[in-house]
Amino acid sequence: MVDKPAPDATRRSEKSRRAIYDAALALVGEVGYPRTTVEGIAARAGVGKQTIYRWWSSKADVLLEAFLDLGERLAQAAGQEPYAIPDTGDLAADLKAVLRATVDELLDPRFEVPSRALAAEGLVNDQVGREFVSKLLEPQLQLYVARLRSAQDAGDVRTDVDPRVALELFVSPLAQRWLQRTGPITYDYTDTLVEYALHGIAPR
Amino acid sequence: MVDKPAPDATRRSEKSRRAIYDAALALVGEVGYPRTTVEGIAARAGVGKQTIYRWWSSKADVLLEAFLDLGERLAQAAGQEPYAIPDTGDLAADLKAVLRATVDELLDPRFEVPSRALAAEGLVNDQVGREFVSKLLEPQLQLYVARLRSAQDAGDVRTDVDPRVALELFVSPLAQRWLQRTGPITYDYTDTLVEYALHGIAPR
Amino acid sequence: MVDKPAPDATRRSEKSRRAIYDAALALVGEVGYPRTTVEGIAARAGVGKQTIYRWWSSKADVLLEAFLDLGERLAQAAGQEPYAIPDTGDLAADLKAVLRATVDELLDPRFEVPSRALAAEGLVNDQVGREFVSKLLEPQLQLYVARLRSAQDAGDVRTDVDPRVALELFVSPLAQRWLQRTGPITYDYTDTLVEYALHGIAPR
Amino acid sequence: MVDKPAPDATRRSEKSRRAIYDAALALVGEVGYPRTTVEGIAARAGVGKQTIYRWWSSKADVLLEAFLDLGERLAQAAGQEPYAIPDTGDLAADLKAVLRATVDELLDPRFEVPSRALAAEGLVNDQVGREFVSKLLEPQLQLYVARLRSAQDAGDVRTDVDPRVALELFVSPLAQRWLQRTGPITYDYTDTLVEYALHGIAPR
DNA sequence: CCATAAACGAGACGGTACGTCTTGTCTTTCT
DNA sequence: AGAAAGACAAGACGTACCGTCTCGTTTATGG
Repeated sequence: MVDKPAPDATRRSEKSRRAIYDAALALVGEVGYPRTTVEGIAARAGVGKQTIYRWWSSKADVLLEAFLDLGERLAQAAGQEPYAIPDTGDLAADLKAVLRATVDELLDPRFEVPSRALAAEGLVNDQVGREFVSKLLEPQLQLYVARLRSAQDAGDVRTDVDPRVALELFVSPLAQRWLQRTGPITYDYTDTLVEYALHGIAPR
Repeated sequence: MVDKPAPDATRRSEKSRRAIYDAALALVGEVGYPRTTVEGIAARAGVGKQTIYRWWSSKADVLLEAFLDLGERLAQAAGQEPYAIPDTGDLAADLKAVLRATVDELLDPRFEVPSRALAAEGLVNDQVGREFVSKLLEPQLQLYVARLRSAQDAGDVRTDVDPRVALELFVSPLAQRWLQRTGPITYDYTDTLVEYALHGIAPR
Repeated sequence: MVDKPAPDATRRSEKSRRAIYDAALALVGEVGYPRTTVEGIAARAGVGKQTIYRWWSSKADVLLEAFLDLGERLAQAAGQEPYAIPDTGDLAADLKAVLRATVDELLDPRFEVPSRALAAEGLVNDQVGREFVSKLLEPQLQLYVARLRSAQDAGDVRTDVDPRVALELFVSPLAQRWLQRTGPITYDYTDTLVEYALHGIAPR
Repeated sequence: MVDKPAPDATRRSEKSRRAIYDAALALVGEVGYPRTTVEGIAARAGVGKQTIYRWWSSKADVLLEAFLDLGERLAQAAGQEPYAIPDTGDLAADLKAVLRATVDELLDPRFEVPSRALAAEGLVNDQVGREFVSKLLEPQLQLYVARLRSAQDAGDVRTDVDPRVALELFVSPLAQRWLQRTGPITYDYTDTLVEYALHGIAPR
């Protein structure tokens, strides 16, 4: 049993890559993830199927890269620091602002279908899941970690608090509502989350 | 175009239904959700494919019912109120106990594969998602709502707090870690979540 | 390693079989054998590919049966004994008549393309070759054997002659010219063959 | 629409040509004609695919030339006039000897697979067929024509006989048995053919 | 003696077809 | 009438080759 030799990445067609990304995102948006097929992506991109299988292992893999690429392009287009969390000194205000922006993004249909599709695939497909988390999710969460550390330095957050856990108090509820549609997603909701998380729900 | 007459449910074979549930759960456990096929379920259950399509609309639908049924059977076997939340008067202790039990369940491989599969399907398939949430998830969350209301009556939780939102502070982080594998799931972790949620992370 | 169970021939769709035969013969006639594909036959016949692979092992196999079926249908349509060799008592005249009819058939484009295709496939594919010879070719040659035996009884052919070999003297040259295009095929030519074969080419 | 400039044959790599011939013949012998691919030939010969397409139009074309070349090399190795027909004055003996040699060749596995493959391709592919006949078959048949002419001069064959037709009486039956496997190929058989052909089958 | 142009190896590309697999429907036969 | 069985139309899967098209790299004169 021999592995076939890895393809020569230096000779890869950039045009095809682009066309495949575009086709994949377009199809997922139009017909949904399950009805998006490798064959369909190839046809739409004007590309042979083998060109897809040469560089990606599955439909999910294509979509993951396409989505990462989309993120990068939008980031580049939008300016330099697209996902940084502001640090005005007012922790509650900063978190509310960022979560409101996240709400906007989650409700943007351009993102919704492909990212929900990827998240779903990631639940069931370990490899996709790991990559989704490590390339997309965790880097964003680390921004919250940084902001919370700064807040600890400023005395706004107890120093015995683990920022990696603390951030989940406001991020995970939003994530779950979005993923599993367990409730509406609004500015009010995220503002409330921040308040509850920062001050707790017990009387003081 | 006429709808075909609905099948007569009174003549339905209970034996087939059972066999289909069992086969579906067994297959999902053995080969995973994507490689579980309607054909495979029918063959394993010793049932014609049409018998499946007559009563269910899809593989996901079969699995959803099979899973609900499993839950009911286990509930019946275990006693009357398996998922009630204790009310000892110590809110923190009660929540920690329930969350520790939930951790055990989430890590039980008999549950893990099918429920993760259903959750994944629910992300992408609206109908399955709604049913998953309304039949499985929300009833459990309402137990937390009830316990938090009781805590409000006892003065352990501020009365201006919305219990339906508040419960997400400790439930959603656990859900997200489990669904998306964003971090380890331990008793320590859930204990910490309860503490942060109840008292907040800001210094007092 | 288990063989999959043989399909149940009693439940076979006669309509599909017909449609496949027709499509196969039509396509071979229109685009030639090499550009006739299983996919094309299925599409033209309005049939799933699996229905072809369920009952036949290859494109050649389909075409072989289609051709045999065509022969049977034409035979039935044409009357009872389509390919019998007349026995008027005049061996030379009888053979010339039959060979002239054969010339007509070989030059009929409806037969030419598929039978040449089958013959070609038979050269390279043992199974097809055996079946082509045993089901199509040899039965025809046996008619010549019978006629030559009758001629031996009548004293028109030496009794030490092997009819199975003797018939090749006039049949094989025609076959080779047709198969390999080594020369023109005309009534004159076949008449000449019969004369040479019957009387030899040495002076008497 | 411009034709691309014909490649410069003077700069052609003789080493590649040889390697391609060898690879083509070896592959046809090992896996059969249909499973021999241009890609396989190129890989085996250590040659780029384009080098094949630059000089030949198809797999059949490569194989035809490879086979012609093989013939030439064997001829050169074996002596000067390998395929001449002896002329001892005894026509029957001379023909029998040559046909026996042909039987040997036809049964030699080194020749069998590629020549059968070429013959098959020639049935279906006009261009290959013409070249196969004109370059390989007809030159051999002309040797028989010459020998029969000489026999006519000697009075051993009637002068009204067309040698080009007459030779088919013993050559074509052998050809058909070999091509279509319609019967065994033996010395006895070819001897009988010569006798029947020379003297006819009718009583004298 | 190098410049340069063609043939060369390698292999990525857009395609077509393969033979397999699964879906959801339809049909037959049995109970 | 429901069920077991399984054939059917449809169409995606992932693979194999096709013939074309770059890429550098020999190679082999010819200025």
